Amino acid sequence: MNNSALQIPLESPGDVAAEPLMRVARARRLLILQEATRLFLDEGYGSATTNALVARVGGSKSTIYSYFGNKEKLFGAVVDHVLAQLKAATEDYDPPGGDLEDCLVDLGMKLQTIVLSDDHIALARMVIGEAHRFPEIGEIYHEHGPALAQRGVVDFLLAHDAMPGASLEDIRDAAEWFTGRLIHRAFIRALCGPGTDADPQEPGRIAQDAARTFVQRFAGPARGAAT
Amino acid sequence: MNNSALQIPLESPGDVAAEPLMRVARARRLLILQEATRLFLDEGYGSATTNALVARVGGSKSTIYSYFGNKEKLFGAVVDHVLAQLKAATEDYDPPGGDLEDCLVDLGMKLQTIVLSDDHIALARMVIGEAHRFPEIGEIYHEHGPALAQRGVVDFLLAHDAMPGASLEDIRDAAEWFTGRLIHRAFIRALCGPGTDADPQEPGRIAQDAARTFVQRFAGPARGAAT
DNA sequence: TATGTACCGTACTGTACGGTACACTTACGA
DNA sequence: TCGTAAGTGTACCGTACAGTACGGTACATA
Repeated sequence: MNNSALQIPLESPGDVAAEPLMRVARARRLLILQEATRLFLDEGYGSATTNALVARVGGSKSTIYSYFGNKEKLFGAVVDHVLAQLKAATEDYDPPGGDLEDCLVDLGMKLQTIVLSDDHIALARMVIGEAHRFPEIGEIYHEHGPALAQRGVVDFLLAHDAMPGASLEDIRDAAEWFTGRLIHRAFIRALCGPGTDADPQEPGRIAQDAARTFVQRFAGPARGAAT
Repeated sequence: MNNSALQIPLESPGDVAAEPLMRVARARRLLILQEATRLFLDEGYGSATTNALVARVGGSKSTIYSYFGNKEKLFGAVVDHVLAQLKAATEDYDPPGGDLEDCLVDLGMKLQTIVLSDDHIALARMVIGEAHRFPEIGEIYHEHGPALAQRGVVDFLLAHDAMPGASLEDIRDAAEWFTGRLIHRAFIRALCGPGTDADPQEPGRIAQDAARTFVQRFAGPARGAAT
């Protein structure tokens, strides 16, 4: 799918020269982290070598090790870093006006854009592939990725009073219907590889279907259990 | 898509002793494949070493290399092997009688059981983690795993005439709703790690919800586009 | 001018692992 | 009983890689 939702500005070094060493050090550390992020996302944990990182960053391995200790800790820092960027991308989300369906379409597009971004796919692949070796990183990712997104949808439904009278559990279930329909197929597809380049209309179509169907069949005053 | 390098005869050893060398060779090959499968699923591709495989199988590395050539080809054979087993598990599926909702509950349980089985999760993790290095294995997995399951649900809906009058596209969309709701959250959760051991009632609850809601809101004669 | 900090460059160590070589053994069939 | 094919056991090779050692540089502060 597309990409670049997540390029890496994040605290530009600023005019470094004026300030003393500490500042320089921070900038150096940040640069290492950024390059490590790109490297890990491009190559995966196992294939990303510390020498390759040196080649990207310039400088020497000693510096990298003085900052991060070892490769595993560097990996942890990278995962944190990417998750923070993803989170930042969601936090300035400003839902549009309009009726519920329009809002859901917008939310759906936003969710797809983030979840299917190249960077997120690469991160998810890496984390999943290493979940056996780094179980706690799997937990962190899940909590700050999928679980967070799920809660976000629930909050959205609550904030829009999309299902008046429904219990919290029903709303949670409805949110799972919504995200499942929105994301599941394309996400798994993306995790498995680039695949045949899909219809660029697809995300829009799915967001529309998810929103319309949701409004028709889930939203509104609670229906009785009977058909 | 069925890949060249990855064919496996896959036949049970039979009564080996009676027959000459050829049979013994096949049995040997199968044993290696089975142990390799367990090893890869337990350790992941990168961490599974050929020496560890020798330690499990007994015998020598030479034999393994004479059968499989190298580690990558062995990996391919293992993926095929596991997929064949998963496929076999689906093929003798015999949907129960009863009304549509009961059938959907049963299908839902079956799907969850297979998709969330330890072996499948381990396979998916491995494939996803190595999708970067072995893109075609990612394709094979996707085609014989998720995509196959999706088509299975569509076929099921067609066979049960669950959505009379609906277009094929509508049925496909409905199938995505169904599998998304059924699988998405738990599958992602499982891929990320064992997590807090979930409510053992959960799969049943979700299958019930998926089936009931599906019947109420998707199945039956096509509804007009209007609310 | 002296000192401490951040960083550089490079050579090196230790080790793990995929893969190979090769001599030896076993079991069958003619 | 001999030839042959399958399999064994072990030692070994080449290489890739994480991590370390260490001498040197640039620069800011005191």
